[in-house]
Amino acid sequence: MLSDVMEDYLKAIYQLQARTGPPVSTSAIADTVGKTPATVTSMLETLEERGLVAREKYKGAELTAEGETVALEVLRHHRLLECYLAEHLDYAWSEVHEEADALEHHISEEFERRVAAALDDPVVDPHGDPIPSADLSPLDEDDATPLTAHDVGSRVVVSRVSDRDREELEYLADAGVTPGTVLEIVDIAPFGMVTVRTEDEAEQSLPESVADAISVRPAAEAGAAAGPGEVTDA
Amino acid sequence: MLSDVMEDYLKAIYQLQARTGPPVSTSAIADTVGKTPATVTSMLETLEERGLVAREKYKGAELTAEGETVALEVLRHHRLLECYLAEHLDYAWSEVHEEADALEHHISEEFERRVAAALDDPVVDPHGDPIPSADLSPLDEDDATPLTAHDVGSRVVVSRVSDRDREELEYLADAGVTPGTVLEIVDIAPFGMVTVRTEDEAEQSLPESVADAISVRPAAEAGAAAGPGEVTDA
DNA sequence: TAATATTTTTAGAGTGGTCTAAACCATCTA
DNA sequence: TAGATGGTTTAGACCACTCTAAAAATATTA
Repeated sequence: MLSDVMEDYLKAIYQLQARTGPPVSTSAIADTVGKTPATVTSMLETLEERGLVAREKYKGAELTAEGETVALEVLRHHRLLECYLAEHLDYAWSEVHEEADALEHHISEEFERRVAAALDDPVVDPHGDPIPSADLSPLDEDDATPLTAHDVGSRVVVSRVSDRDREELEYLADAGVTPGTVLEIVDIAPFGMVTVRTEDEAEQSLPESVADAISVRPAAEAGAAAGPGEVTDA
Repeated sequence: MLSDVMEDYLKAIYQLQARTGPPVSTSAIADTVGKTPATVTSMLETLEERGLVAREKYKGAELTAEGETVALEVLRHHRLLECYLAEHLDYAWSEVHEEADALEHHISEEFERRVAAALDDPVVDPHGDPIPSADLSPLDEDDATPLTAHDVGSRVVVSRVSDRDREELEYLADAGVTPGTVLEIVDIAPFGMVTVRTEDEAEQSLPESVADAISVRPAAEAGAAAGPGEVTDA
């Protein structure tokens, strides 16, 4: 049996790996899970013994196939819970993350099935993140890029908004920036301050840290309204 | 912060206390939480240091007011979850207990509020057990008595069915014995085997262990159909 | 009431997860 | 290429929770 602590480490490694590719550094994991690097090193040893992680000393760690499956399961739980809370318990988009974090390790397979059924097997959560399928097959690559990587004048549609920070999320919810929103980049000022125009012509200036939480893809010419990962081409 | 392990001990003590009154023996707690008596002794020490339990060596333990409040909170979570699972996620009456046990320690105050609201602030769970109110004021005494304490020929209505054992629960659900069911005791055989007649004239023979899980109160003469704890008198 | 049986506690050890401080390795820069 | 710097691991300790085995207290019964 895997402890919820271990599940948290695996989830963290998965997400870091998804952003920057393997291997992931000890200190990056430490930051993500909120532990000291020394603690992470010792946990990586036990994860390695259990065959969930492969690692090379002083270099970094990487999930094994088995470790990835566990991470996907946790992620599926997390994102289904986020959906459920938003849809059926009236949570705001920006509130679901913490609750899902607490619950994700403690739901049964049965609960997972019933929640998925109640939601009609959703494929993305309220932040735009993809939900792993019930068979836990690997998620495919993400074609979205950080908002900050785009140029002034480009029109983009929001794919995902990172659920890492609660305040950022509320800020963006207020600003009307949610997955699916079309944005035009109006200005990029020093220190990364980004100004965008939303669909209703309102302009928002976002500090770099916040802008970085937004992943986008180019807006299709003829307003294609497909969900993330399902762009209608042809 | 209280660990979920501690919460389990407090819940166990509360429930034992409710059945037999304080003080509660070390071994009774050990049986309930599934640990050795030695382990319970040491946990009782730490619970005492934290002011949640009062105890006298070799005699037994008792919850303090603060300990009782914690237990009531856990119980409220548990029973609200049972209701929610049955009502909104289509769980069978006999399935909700284990899932609620896993989740009860991990839901936020916010979640508790929203679930209670979605259910319209229920006062009993699917097993007929009372749900502590949001202010966690003590539950009042329970006037129900074990089915096995009644005589042949008496007509009784089921108040509660203990949720301790999954198999018993399924057995009873099949037999149509749920809170609110009116039963007539047809026979009590050796070894405590009890035969009852349900409303639809079907007869069921229940082994003592199962019959013991059923709490009842006398059936009112003129078929009063009030919920448990709310008998309409006058 | 004395011997016996049962329950409870103590003693001591082990596991999992965490920390700090110190040693270690790798990489960057002069 | 030799330090200096910064991330990583080791060493050692600690806390929470658990166990088994043995000692102590209480309850039962002759």
